[in-house]
Order: sequence, then structure tokens, then C-alpha cells
Amino acid sequence: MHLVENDFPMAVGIKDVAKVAQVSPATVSRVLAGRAVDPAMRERVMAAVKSTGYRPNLAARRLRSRHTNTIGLIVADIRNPFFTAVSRAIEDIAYSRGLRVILCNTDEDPEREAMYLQLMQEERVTGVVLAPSRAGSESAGRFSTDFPMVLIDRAVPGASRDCVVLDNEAMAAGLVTHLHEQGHVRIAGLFGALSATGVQRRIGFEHAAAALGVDSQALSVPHGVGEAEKAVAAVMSGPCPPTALLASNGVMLMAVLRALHALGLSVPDDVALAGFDKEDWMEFVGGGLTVIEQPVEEIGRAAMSMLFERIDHPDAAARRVVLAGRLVARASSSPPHMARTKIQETNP
Amino acid sequence: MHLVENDFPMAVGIKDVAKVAQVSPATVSRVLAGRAVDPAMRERVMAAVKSTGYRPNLAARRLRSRHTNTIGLIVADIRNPFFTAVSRAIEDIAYSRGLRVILCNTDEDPEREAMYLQLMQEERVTGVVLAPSRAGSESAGRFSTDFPMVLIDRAVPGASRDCVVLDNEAMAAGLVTHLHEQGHVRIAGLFGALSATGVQRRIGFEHAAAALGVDSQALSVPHGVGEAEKAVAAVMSGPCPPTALLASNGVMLMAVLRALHALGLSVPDDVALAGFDKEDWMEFVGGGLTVIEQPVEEIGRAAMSMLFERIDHPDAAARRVVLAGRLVARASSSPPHMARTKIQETNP
DNA sequence: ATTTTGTGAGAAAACGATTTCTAGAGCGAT
DNA sequence: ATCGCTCTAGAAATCGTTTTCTCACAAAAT
Repeated sequence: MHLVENDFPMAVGIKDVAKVAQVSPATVSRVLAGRAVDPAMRERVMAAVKSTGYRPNLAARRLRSRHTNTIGLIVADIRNPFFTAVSRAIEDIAYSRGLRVILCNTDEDPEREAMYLQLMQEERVTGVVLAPSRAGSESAGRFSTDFPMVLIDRAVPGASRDCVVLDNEAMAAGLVTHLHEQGHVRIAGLFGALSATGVQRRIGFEHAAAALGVDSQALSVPHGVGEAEKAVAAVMSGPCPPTALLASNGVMLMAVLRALHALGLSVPDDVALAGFDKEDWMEFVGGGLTVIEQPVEEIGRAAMSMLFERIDHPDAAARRVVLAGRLVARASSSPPHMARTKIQETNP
Repeated sequence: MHLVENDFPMAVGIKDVAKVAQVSPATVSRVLAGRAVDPAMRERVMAAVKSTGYRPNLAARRLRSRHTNTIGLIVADIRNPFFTAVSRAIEDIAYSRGLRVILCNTDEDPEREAMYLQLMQEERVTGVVLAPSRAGSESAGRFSTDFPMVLIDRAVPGASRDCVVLDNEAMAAGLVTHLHEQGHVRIAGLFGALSATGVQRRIGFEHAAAALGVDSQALSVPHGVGEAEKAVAAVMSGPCPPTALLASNGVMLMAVLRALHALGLSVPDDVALAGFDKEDWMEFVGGGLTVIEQPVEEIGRAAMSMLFERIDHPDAAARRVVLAGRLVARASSSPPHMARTKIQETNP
């Protein structure tokens, strides 16, 4: 027995198919594009395609036809489950519409973001969905691109660009209100320093805290391993530590949890915890983590339909879709001092 | 103030640049490709590129040069953190080598997998890294493609194809051995029905259990929400339920956890739990989940270097790289009956 | 019966780059 | 001084399709 030798399929092109089917290349093209041709010829062409194993060369097709049927999807962090969820939604929609997707991951690096945006230009993509980094959102918002683009998750408030975002301020305020209702009056919030989202959530947090008379402390945490841990350690070792912590996204939530774990503090007995982004595992820690769940599918759908409309009407006015999240209240935001209360009941 | 009007950049091509720089298109091409040209001309060309805002058309470039500098990455489930981790590693390597990546997600659907493989053909990709579904791995293993391809994570044992896989049998056996050492003698394992990986882990599980005299029960769980929950409920409600559960991957582990939660059982007090794939949150549940950690970066690196070698030597013999995982032993695999033991110590 | 209209198929142009081919220039060796 | 070699730059061919152009033929309208 020997391996299947490479029979040298020798790059069968449309001309070869045409020769086999005894028609012109143009006719093969027309058959493949599903346009009107004589049924008998169509039959011959289909047979020839099958027998030759012909696969059209997409580069040639795109060059000549001048549309790529490709969209770019540029996200800041593919490991963040929020982005993978949105990506899947977008990908499904795109492929069901016959569009290919180029997925790019910037790792919150504005330079890589710019590089990818330029790549999209060179690919002559039909459109782009972009979750910009903070620095990126400023330039992306300002400068005009050759292709339709919609921003998701993060967007500068001023720039006139299509975007779909969460109502971050309201959601952050909702979280603070919830914690306040649970009896928390000293709350610290940790916000990503690099994303517009983090900034907006911080603003909502601070305003709500001020309005409710909550003693609040907002920290901007740089992107990078260990940063959140340091911040939590600092805030919890103060003279009068907060009774509740708020994290501005799922990754941050994870980092806060690790920091608390390292400090030997448990949720919610020693400190309450709430945040953004719902991930599957969150129902198992701290008796269930209280979070704002984002409508990921809807974000994807909205982004894609905005993109399609933008493609159809390049000169229409920019629109901004603001979606609401859902507060998932669970045990991690329980009232403060429960642990101490219990001890007092038990000890004397 | 009015918006920036679209000034119709009107598709500036290499000829326009050539005209501005007063050289031939060939010279522009050579400058851009970094080949030897008169420094003065190079200067003029660079200036012209900058002033015209020229971006090369990749479709044209690929058509003429006959290489796409693109690799396809086809994974079964992008939401599975294992695949996102491997994807990131591969993406980083590819981009650092000047290759673009097309990321595709098959959702364990052999039909989509075949569709994507065909797409890769049409894109004339330089190579493909594929994590096949079970049905897919059989066909992908058998049939020859026009491009170099390496399989990751899952691979049929017989087929002569490059692949990099975990030593699944040994790792599963290691997990069983570990549980046995902890005193567990009744273990149930849940394995994905659709992946070759699941099958191999099941074999390792069964062999090790038999060798150690462990009372084992192996279940194949179909892909789909709720399937694992049903299986766990069935196995735990039997007359003599196992004292430990083993899950064949991270997603399964999550599902088992949810099922146990629903049944009101806690880990490890009511039942021990261990599995494959290490995710960040796992240190927080059940006192820390015992898992086999896969060397994701190394898998990505190995896959890429195999792919490069395959590209350089298309006719070399197929190779199989088998990597070892690392057992992360934590509290979730604690000895059985600890809860009862504690109660006995405390109560009398 | 003749002109108009419409339709389908082949020939040829075009898409935008890279690569090959060709010619001229520079330079060292005989 | 001539030959031959290397090297650079422009002209032209080329990659594999789709699209436009052209024409023949058939059906509809006058």
C-alpha cells in the first residue's frame, strides 16, 4: 500500500471547464453565477465542473468583479467572552448572507488596530465592524475610511459614526442603585482605563453614587496582568475598606475575584461584588455573581443591519443604537456585615 | 461646520503612483517589494505613495503573484476557551510572519467544516490548521487537499496527516489514577461523542479504570445544551452513584457543574470532580477544580512550525506531535466522604 | 412580409498588480 | 579599446475571472 500521490490537479481554471463543456468561458461564468443559459449547456457545464473539480479563484473574481463580499471584524480581545459571543453572532449572520469574515484581534493595542484598519483597506472589504480601543476610537471616529464601518461596544460620544453600544452609564448606575438598596454605602469601582466603555461606566458609577450619597471610590485600572490585583489589594487594605466592589467588565471581575482570593477574603461574606458581563461560570462563585448581562446577539444583529444599511446608503446620517442590559441579581451582592452579624449571634 | 465630504479618492492604483513619481509601475512595485532601486527614485516613489494615499489591491497582488500569504484556521467551537487560546497563539505567530489568518468556526458541524475547507480551496490559502469534528476528521484525514494542512487537538489515529495532539489516553489515565489515589473507587466519566478527542480520553479512562480495579462508567454525551445535564442527572440518581465525576473537556466540566448545582450536590463534599482544560474561573469553584491543563501556546507553535515545514517540503512523511498536559491537582478531587467524616468528628 | 425587439452565446477587454523580457548603462578584465 | 558581465528600469505579458461588446437568431409587432 502506498500513499495517494499528488496527481497534480494542475490548477484547473475556468477555461479548462469551458473546453470540456465545449462552451465559452463566459458561459461557464454565467452558469456559475446562476444567470440565464440554455438548459442543455448548463447541464454540460455543471458536469464539466464536477468532472474537473473546478474551484473558482476568489482573488481573480474579486479583482474583476470589484466586490469582495468580505467584512472585517476587529475586536480588542478575542479571549474576552463578550467579544467571542458577539463575534459568533456576527459571523453567523455574515455567512448566512454569503459574506466572508476576517476576524482580527488588536489586544487593545491602537497600533495593531491601525494596522488592521489599513489591511481592511487593502483587502477592499465591503465593510467593517470595529470594537475600538480607547485611543483607537478617537482616531477611528475622526478619520474617514474608504469602507462602511460600524463601531460596537465602545464609541466616542461626539463622533458622527454608526455605532451600537450598551447604555453604560445607566447600567452602571443600576448596579450602584442595586448595591445601595442592599445596604452598601461604601463602594469601590474598578474600571478599564483603555476603553471608552470603562470611562462611561465609571461616569455612571460616580454620578449614581453621588446622587445616592454613597461613599464611592473609582479606580482606573490599566490593561495588563496583575494590575487589577494590585488595585484591589490597595483599596481593601485601606483604613476603611468598602463593603462592595464593582468591576467594569468580565475580565476585570475575574481579576478582582483572584485578588480577593489572594487576600483571603470571600464573596459575599467579607465583601460584596458585582459587575458587567455574564459568563457561565459566574453562577457558581460567591453564591452567584450579580452582573449586568449584555444582549450579545442583539448587539451583533444590530451591528450587521446597520452595516448593511450603511452599505446601501453611504451618505445617510450616522445613527447610534443604544441597548439596555439586564441586571442579574444574585447572592454576591448580598447586604454587608452578614458574616459579622452571624458571628455575633453565635459567639456570646 | 459640515462633515468631511467624500472627496472620491477614486481608487488610486499603482499607475497613478507611477505617474506622480515619474517612474514605471514596475519600479513602484519593486520599491514596495523592497528590491534594489536607485535611492533617488525610491525616495520619489515613497513620497508619491504617501501623497496619493496608495494602498495596494491585495486581490490583484494575489492573483498575479500566485501566493496569498494567508492561512485558514478552522476550529470546532470558538466559544470554547481552549480554541480561543490556541487561536490567539496561532494568529500571533502568523501575523509576525506576515501571514493573514482567516478564522472559521464550524460549530461541530461536518457540513460547515466541508464548506469551509472548500472555501479555503477557493481562497488558494497557503495552508490550513484544522481542528476537525469527528466525522470531519475522518474525511479530512482521508481525502487530499490542494493545500498543506495540519490537524490539531483531534486526529484520527490511522490517517497519515500532520497533527499535533495531546496524549489524551495517558492524560485521562492520569486523572483516573489521581482520583484512585485519592480513594475514589466508583468513577463516572462524561465524554464528548463528536470528537476524536472525546473517544481517546474515554479509552484512556476505561483502560486505567480497569487496570486499577475502579468501578467505572463511561458515557458519550452528544453536543448540545442540556445533554450533559441529563447524563449527570441519570448517573447520579442511580442506586449506587459514583463518588467522582470526570469531564472530557472544559465545556463539559461547566455543564457537569451546572447539573450538580441543579441536583443540590456540592463539589467536592457530595461528589468529586475533575476534567480537562484549565480556565481561569476554575480555581474558585469546588475549592479549585482538578484539571489537565493543555499546553495551548505550545500546541499553536507546534502546529505552525509543522505547517511551515509542510509548506517547504510538501512530500515529506506525515508527522505526529504528541504533547503532554499538566495535572493541576486541587480540592475538587479530594477523597470521598470527607463531609461525613467531618460530621462524625464534630457531632458525637 | 418586414422591421423591431429581445435573448443568449462567444470574442475580447478589463480588473490592478507582479513578473518576464528587453535594452541600455556601468565597469572590470583581457 | 573591446568584450562580456552585472545591474537597473521601462515595456509588455500575465494571473483567472467577470463584464462589455458584438452578433446571430428567434419572437413579437407593424
